[in-house]
Amino acid sequence: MDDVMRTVDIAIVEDNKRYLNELALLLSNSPSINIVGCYERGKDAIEEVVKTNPDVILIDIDLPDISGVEVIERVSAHGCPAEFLVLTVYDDDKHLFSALQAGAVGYIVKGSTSLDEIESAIFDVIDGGAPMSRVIAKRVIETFRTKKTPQKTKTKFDELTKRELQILEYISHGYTNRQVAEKLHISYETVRTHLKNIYNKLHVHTLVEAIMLYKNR
Amino acid sequence: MDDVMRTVDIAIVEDNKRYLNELALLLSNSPSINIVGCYERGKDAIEEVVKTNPDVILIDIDLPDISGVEVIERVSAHGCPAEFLVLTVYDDDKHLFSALQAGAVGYIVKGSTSLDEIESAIFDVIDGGAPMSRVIAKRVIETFRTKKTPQKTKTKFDELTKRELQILEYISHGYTNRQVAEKLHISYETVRTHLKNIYNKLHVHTLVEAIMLYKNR
DNA sequence: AAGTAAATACCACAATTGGGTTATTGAGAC
DNA sequence: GTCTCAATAACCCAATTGTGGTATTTACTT
Repeated sequence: MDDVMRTVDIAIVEDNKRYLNELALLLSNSPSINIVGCYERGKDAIEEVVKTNPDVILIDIDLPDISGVEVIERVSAHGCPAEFLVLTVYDDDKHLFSALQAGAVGYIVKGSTSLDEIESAIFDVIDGGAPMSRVIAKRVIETFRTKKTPQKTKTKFDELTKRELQILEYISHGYTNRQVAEKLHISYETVRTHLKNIYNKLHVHTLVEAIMLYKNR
Repeated sequence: MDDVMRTVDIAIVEDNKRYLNELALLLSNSPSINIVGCYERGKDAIEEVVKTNPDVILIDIDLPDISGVEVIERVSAHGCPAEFLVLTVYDDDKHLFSALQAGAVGYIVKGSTSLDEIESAIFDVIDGGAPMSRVIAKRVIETFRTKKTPQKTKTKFDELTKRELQILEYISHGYTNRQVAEKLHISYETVRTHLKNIYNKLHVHTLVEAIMLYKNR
């Protein structure tokens, strides 16, 4: 119809120089793809990518300096409207879900995806799709069904006692330690004792950390 | 390699007799598909399908007697290990997500999917995939990311400046005020100033309250 | 009966956070 | 050329939180 002349501006963030060149070479051969930026480090990308304003950003999730997830978050936070397509060697739930939650729309496992498929994934993205393999899609909905906890592995929350969980629950509703004490009819110092034990079990040092873990458990 | 003789047992639950016949006809033509049951009503399916023990169940989500969602739930509850592939005319989030949550692995919109595609979707399922269109996949991960709060109504967060949101973002990752200052290369006191302004705008008095609002915004 | 885990409570001190106030700079708006 | 606002920064003081202890009671295990 009308997409004969449509071009897509893309940026690539990939620390492996060889792979980066390979990708850039292939994609630049496509008449409808316009590479507006290549970055080997996440930090560079965060600073530069907003200026070039690409439509799609191909990003390696395992960058040497900052995690790709953080790059996605920060670039999005910068108000960049680009869609993120994650390239990765990690075919595990942990990376998958943190990428999706950060805002990636697609997840491509390096080894098992041809360069051609990457190209078509880019077009998928601008067409409003979410390119990922069927198998990955399955994992996504699986988590969807079972609701919370994307990982079935270790959950430190098993170690927490009923009382400790209860206190986290109140804290997460915005109550201060003193207010929790009042609500539970125990002393302020007891609440603090529970909190100390919680911190030790979760390996955190502040309320906010504990709460964030709790809410994503 | 070895799938020459593999056959898939499937059941179909579909109230539209015409469509049911059409489907059954097509699928029975495939040498590797074996239709073990057809049901026009959800109630029948619940009672019968466990006995025939299909690998995949094609199910219309909008049945006249019981909702397809309920059928999925009850058949699964009966210990039937089948995978569910939802057929539907409803291309909206409400039906999509309730189907996924009930346990469907695939979601196929009737109008926009050919019978051939349905056949390959079935093979997708037994290969461990989750067949759905790219566009539907996009909607799934979209919800994934934003989690709760489907309404975008009133949000006090509009009042927050870019910097303020950025600070909340860091805080929500567990950084202390001092660490945020360092990350952003601004002074500790500036971070605190921003936080005070945030508190005023959000009408809260503690970090945890602010973060909880932020995370559910 | 002894041992253990959970819940309770208090003390003390350091660090961080909450709240008020003031002030400078630069970018856009009018 | 003001005016406003976002972003920056500092100071003070009170309150809360973070960290290290120690200690008692109850309930469940062995």
